[in-house]
Amino acid sequence: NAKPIEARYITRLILGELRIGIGEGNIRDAVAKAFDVPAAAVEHAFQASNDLGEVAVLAKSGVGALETVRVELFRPVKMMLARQGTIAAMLEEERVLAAEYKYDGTRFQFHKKGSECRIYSRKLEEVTKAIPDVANMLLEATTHDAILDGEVIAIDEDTGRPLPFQYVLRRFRRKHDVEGHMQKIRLVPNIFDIICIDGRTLIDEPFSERRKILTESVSRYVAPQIDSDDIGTIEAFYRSALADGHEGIMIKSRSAHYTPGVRGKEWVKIKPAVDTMDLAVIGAEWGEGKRAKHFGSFLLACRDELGELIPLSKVATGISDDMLDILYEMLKDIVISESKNTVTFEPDTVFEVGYAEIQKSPTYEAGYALRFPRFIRLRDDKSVEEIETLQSIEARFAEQTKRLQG
DNA sequence: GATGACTGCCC
DNA sequence: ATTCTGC
DNA sequence: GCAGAATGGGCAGTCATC
Repeated sequence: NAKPIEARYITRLILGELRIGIGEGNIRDAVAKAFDVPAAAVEHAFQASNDLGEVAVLAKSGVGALETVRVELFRPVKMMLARQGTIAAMLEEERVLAAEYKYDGTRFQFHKKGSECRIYSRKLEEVTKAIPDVANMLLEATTHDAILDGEVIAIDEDTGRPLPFQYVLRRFRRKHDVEGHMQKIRLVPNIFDIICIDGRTLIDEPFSERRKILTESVSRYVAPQIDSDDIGTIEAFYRSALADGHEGIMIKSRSAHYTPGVRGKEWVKIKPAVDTMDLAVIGAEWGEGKRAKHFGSFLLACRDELGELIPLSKVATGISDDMLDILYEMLKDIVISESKNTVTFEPDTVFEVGYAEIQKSPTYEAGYALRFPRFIRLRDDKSVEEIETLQSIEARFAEQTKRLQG
């Protein structure tokens, strides 16, 4: 009996995507207003407890109650996040910076109390059983009760160098045959922060202080770090990170508190500029939401020795609304075939596409796929005869492997 | 029991 | 993850 | 500057179906 607009929200309610503009931020502000306490106090209590319901109850008793909230073991807090940025801009903000490797693995939060421990993923799911080897390594790394923050990577047994991210994925959330994969893929934790030690909450300590506590209380797997006020030194550190097969570096404010769930300017990631290649647009999928009535993503192909077009990746991000419109008008008339969600085009269009890395792909015919593909621009000046070839992609992959594997 | 579509989560 | 957009 | 909304590859897990 529901009217269309009602049906819409009933459906969203069931799907868990209400999208009515009331997210955590608004609830937090509402709690602050309802009980006449500062929003910052509510925010801080929420960051430490990760429980808005509990925060609301405490807020009712006033600011004093909110200030009693502590980070607790086995109640994970959200991870502090980083933004993209530059070393130069960061150095204008702060004279001395901390720099660490940026590991291409999976973030974790380790909680330990005595001989009991748990490991949580970025979404705060417990993954202890999937990576018991890592749990043991971390247990042995400190005698303290603590909450540690870090990144697990897979490493090559022989060379000790990092393996591609895909290897970590094969282990991180595994439930079956954990033992078997433990032998095949060696994981190593890298710890770069400490959130709690022996009952003491550290989120309001400056990073320099947390780092000091970390190095004093954890004996193994602590991520290397340098402090520097010199751009040349930090750039050299960045080059050494890449030379060692890492993704780049993180640069961090030494005075910053640990702010759970916040993607602030205190942590900045530095990665290589994107590479680019020209590929043919051979198909698309219909979009959803604000991309309804448009193509939402585009299937891309390279050429093989015979000139055949071989699917390699899709691309969807990096396209402005205007360009999305232009592309629709351009491509809608050269649709060759159409099935449920997809269309194929006469291959006549070339995109320049940016990417972070070439990956081995089990899904694409090319045997490779692009990691983090993004639309750069339409190459109306190029024909499909001039696009990237499978051979040149293999060459790029070999070059990349040489760089990563030394 | 094998295969494939789909989901959720890692980046 | 990246990117764009409206506020 | 921020939050929200589009979307990428790829992995394990789940469930329906052959």
